[in-house]
Amino acid sequence: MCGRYSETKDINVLEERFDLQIDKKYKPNYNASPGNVLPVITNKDPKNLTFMQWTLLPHWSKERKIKYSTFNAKAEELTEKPSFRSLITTKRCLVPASGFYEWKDVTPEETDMFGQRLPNPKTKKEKQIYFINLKSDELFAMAGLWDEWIDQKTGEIVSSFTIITTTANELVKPIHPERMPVILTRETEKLWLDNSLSKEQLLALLTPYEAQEMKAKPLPGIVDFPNPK
DNA sequence: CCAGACGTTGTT
DNA sequence: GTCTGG
DNA sequence: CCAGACGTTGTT
DNA sequence: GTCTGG
Repeated sequence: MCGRYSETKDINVLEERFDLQIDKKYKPNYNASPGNVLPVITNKDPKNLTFMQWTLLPHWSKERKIKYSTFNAKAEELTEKPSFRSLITTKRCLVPASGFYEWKDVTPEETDMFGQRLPNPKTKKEKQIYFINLKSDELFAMAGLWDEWIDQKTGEIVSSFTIITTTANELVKPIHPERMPVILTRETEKLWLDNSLSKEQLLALLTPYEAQEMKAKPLPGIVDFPNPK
């Protein structure tokens, strides 16, 4: 899945990579989390960064808060889910990232008084965090959907987005066996924002990224990933 | 008809 | 255990 | 995704 | 908003 990512490149690198004019203040973020307001590039305004809350709030929601998990959307089920199905044709976005994080469950070694490894360790589960990105260390775009919710009392508009997931590729599987974010290539990211494509053409873009173009690195902790200068 | 759900991941 | 906030 | 909270009454 | 279950 994708529940934490980073965007640690300088504003100039981001502008050049995605051909943007950035007027709003933008800060690199090594710890982008669900609920945060983060920059995306929408099909509606592809030359600018748009800041939205990560966790999709459907336009028909009665409450300002959603009670179930919508920070990811399964690519295979997009067209069926009430929260997402209307968005594929009208509200797509790119989520710029320098990498994403996955936590691998680690069963700690436990030995008995003779130094023999116990088959069923009773110690608590531990997790090892990994930073996953492109071998080139370049920025990339994850595929997303967005929506707008209007507060009926105040008229305030809350914009939000979700990151689409697909099956884990060979690089991610050992860390996190099931899911990973959809990462687009420089070619398919243009198509994802293209309003002339059919729904079928768009859905065909949502495939796992080439594993050989990616790398993973264990980190001592999420805050230990170096910030840009 | 109305009421209620609407989601993802990984698991004991 | 389960929900909320970030 | 993880980390942290998870409660009440009456008051210094 | 729109579908499902009762």
